[in-house]
Amino acid sequence: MEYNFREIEKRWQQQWRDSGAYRVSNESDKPKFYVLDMFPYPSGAGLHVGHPLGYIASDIYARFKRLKGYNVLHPMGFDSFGLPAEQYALETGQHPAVTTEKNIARYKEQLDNIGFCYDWSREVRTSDPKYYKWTQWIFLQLFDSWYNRKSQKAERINVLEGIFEKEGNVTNECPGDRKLQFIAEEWSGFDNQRQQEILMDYRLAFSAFGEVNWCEALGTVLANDEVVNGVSERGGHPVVKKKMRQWYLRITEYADRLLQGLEQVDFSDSMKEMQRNWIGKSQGAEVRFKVKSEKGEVEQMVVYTTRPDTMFGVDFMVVAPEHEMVSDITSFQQKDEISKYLEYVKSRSERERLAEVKSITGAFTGAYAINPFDGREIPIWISEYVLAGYGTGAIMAVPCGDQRDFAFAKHFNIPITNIIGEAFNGEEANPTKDAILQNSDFLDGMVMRDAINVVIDKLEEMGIGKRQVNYRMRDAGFSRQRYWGEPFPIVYKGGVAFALDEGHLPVELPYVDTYSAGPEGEGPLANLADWIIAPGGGTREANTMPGYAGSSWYFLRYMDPQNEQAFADRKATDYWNQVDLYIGGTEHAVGHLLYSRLWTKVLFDLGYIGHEEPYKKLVNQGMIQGSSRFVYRIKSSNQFVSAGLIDQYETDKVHVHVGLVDGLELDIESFKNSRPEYEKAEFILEDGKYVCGAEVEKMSKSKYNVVNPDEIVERYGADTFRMYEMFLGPVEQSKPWDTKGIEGVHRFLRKFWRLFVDETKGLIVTNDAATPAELKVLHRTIKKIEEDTERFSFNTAVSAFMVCVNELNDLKSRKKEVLQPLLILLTSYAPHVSEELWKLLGNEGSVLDAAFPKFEEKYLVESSKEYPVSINGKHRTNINISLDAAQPEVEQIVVANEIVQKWLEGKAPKKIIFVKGRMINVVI
RNA sequence: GCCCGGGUGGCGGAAUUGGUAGACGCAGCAGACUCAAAAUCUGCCGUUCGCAAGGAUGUGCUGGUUCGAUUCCAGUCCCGGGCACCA
Repeated sequence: MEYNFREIEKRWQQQWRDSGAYRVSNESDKPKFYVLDMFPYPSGAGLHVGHPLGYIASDIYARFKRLKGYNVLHPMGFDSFGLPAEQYALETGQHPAVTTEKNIARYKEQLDNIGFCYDWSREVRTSDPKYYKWTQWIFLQLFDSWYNRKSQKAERINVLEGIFEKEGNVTNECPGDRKLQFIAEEWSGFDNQRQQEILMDYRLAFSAFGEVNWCEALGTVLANDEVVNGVSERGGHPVVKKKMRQWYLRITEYADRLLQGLEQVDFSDSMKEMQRNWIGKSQGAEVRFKVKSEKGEVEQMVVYTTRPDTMFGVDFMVVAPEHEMVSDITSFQQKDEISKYLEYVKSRSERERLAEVKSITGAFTGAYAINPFDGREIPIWISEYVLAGYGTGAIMAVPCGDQRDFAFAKHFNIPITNIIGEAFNGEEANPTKDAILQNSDFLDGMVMRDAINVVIDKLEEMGIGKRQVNYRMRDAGFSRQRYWGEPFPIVYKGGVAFALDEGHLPVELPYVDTYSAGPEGEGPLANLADWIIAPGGGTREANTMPGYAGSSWYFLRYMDPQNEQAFADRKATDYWNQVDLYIGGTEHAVGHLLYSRLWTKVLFDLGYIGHEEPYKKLVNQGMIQGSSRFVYRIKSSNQFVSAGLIDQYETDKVHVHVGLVDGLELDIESFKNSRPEYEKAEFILEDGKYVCGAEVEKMSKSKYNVVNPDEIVERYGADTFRMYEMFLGPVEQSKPWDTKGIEGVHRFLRKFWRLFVDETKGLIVTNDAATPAELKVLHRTIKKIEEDTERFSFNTAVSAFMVCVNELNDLKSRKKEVLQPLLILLTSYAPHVSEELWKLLGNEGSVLDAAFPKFEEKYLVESSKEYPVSINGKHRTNINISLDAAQPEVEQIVVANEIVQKWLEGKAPKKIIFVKGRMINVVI
């Protein structure tokens, strides 16, 4: 009986499906454990060998927890709305619903092939109306809420209306318009439209006319994180600013809580750091300066600074070119220069502005700000290095402390005031906070760090400034001018957006057969005349929600996926609670993770769920890179020369499909048949072989280095594939794929099989009692597998299995007492072969529900140790000494040792260092 | 430029608390079995000197701390990732 993995794996996969072995119940006496994978977007290309890395890791962990007695939720689903399907529809005319369905079927087939323990009865698809009904419903909760800064949480909008009726907005600053102020009487006096406009400026989901990243080529608006260096992340198309009516999520109100929440979760430091950077919290002050200008129309300007301690070092002001005060303060003399500069700024695309960060440009307005402390007149400039959207759009420039300000001052010959004495060398700015202030009036002699608060206190006392926290993060754009996404449950009447009644959900995505943009650049839905008019009157929102809408809450739906009364029953969300382990790639570091953390916090604030951080622990899997192969064609010929000989010729390096190469050796016949132009190719060989070049690159179709898991599973089996992916290295790390290396793991499984089964004799396991040596091997392995699995060190766990099997082979061990527990250990890594052998051993029930073996220290206790002995720190020999031996006894034994004697050359050792159970070092 | 990771054999990687560097596997070399091949098994396998015994050297580089450093500290170079006029 040989190890027929193909037959075994197919049979057990079928059996597990039929018996519902992976069904999970929401009712259980066992402790719960929730293991989640970032669900995939089902692309047309299917899975390559890099995709399942994280899925295998989470699957092993989920199975491990099940063996350890947990009720484990381990679901899978599909992020099935999104751009690529629509792009594909544009190109081929096939409806996204059709291609998506097809792709999902393919994905599921590929996933099942690898033997994952997903409870498919809980599958979710974001494009399913039964699912997106609740995406729309949550959107309505966001729409119906505002963030109460005093209670630090989301509250219903009608609470806010109540407050307005009593006291206006005097104690609740408007996040959408900071200048807006009204009292109760004024509120009652506003007409409904005005009231709705004001409420919109508070809502957590709100619409506004905003500058958005418009990508003409993709015909859509992109989120900030989808724009890289001024071009679209996908496709690299140019992106420009465009004013459009958009939906946004007021994530900025949650900036602080999103920041604080990071303290409670177990994410990698780099992941947390990325989120912190994205949020970009800074503390400082807003300072109002009096303005002296010809027209006298502007009395004050407001700047934001993190360094109020440098108030006496301010040599000029810079205002963003877009700032509204620019035209009001520009002097007659400077008018031409300013308008020339504004024209220049306008002519530059976002892309250029980002690309040329080094060049210094700007223009003087002719106006001055007055330093409130010493009355100095400070020239006001405009320059594109100050951004309209951050802080107040105006800065106070301190050239001795800020490098950009310094460069600007040098470039325009603005005199520089030094307030930090020797700390400033005149060559470059010094941003220190530790220097002693000079030339700073009442701050002289103070350390800058300490002066910050002194100045803010003074500003507040004088009534010309205040402490201010700023965030780099912007509110999240939530509209896409696209078809294949969730429709908004919103109807406009008289220009006012109204939420649809819950009873009207879901707003189903209507069928279309063309995908071109609407008349005003809105989504294709705008073209559906009979859909766009809502039944009760009014116009529907024609845009759709972005990709992250559905993925912001899917982990909750898995808990109760068929519920038609709620997104999930509170009992279910309370039972499953947080995701205990979330595995996925780093590419979602800021986008998805931040948005889903936001949604969770809002649902928590509104009382729908009992926890406010969705993911307790996050593990980021690394990428599996492709290992590309190259052939070398002699220039302008059809001759190919083996890699070792290319120095002798002028060659072009050409990618060759990895499937045509065994290790490095090219399969010449297959190569010739692969393409017509290679049919007549000639080869210059070395040692009778054609050796290819190799390089590690990203796995991609264009590089001909994509390896399909189906092929690997067909050749070696799912168990081998799973273990090999883990064996490659630490999950978090990126590493190249090497098909050749898989044979080692495959050999291991065959060896493992042969511990139990002989090809001719069949099962050869005995019921004899195990020897101490065998038990030692077993328990060392139990300990190692348990510890390594628990800390996600799957590669070393696979090694431990190999070591164990090698040792049992040496011991010729065939005993059930040893082999059966070992089988259970292997179950989470190689479930199929484990189940097969489990049954062969005559066990009832499935190995999936076996109990994880208990490690017992007593089998590992040793009485002596082969101590490594070093002379002056260099390892020279080993001496076997009893573990009971104490220092004096050990010293005696060591000094008497022949090899130690030789190194001592008759001298007495200066010192003998003895670490019990570890090592001995003789110092001469 | 700033912020995170990371540099260990031909390759993927191991060394969990400062204590035998290179576990495990791939590739390679030698051999056994076989008519042959596959499969399987055995041995060798960082570099270097040496017939060997045994030395020397070795975890990017330069120093430091220590009886002892891949591990800790300082500096430096390289690679990967993220952010980038954020006041």
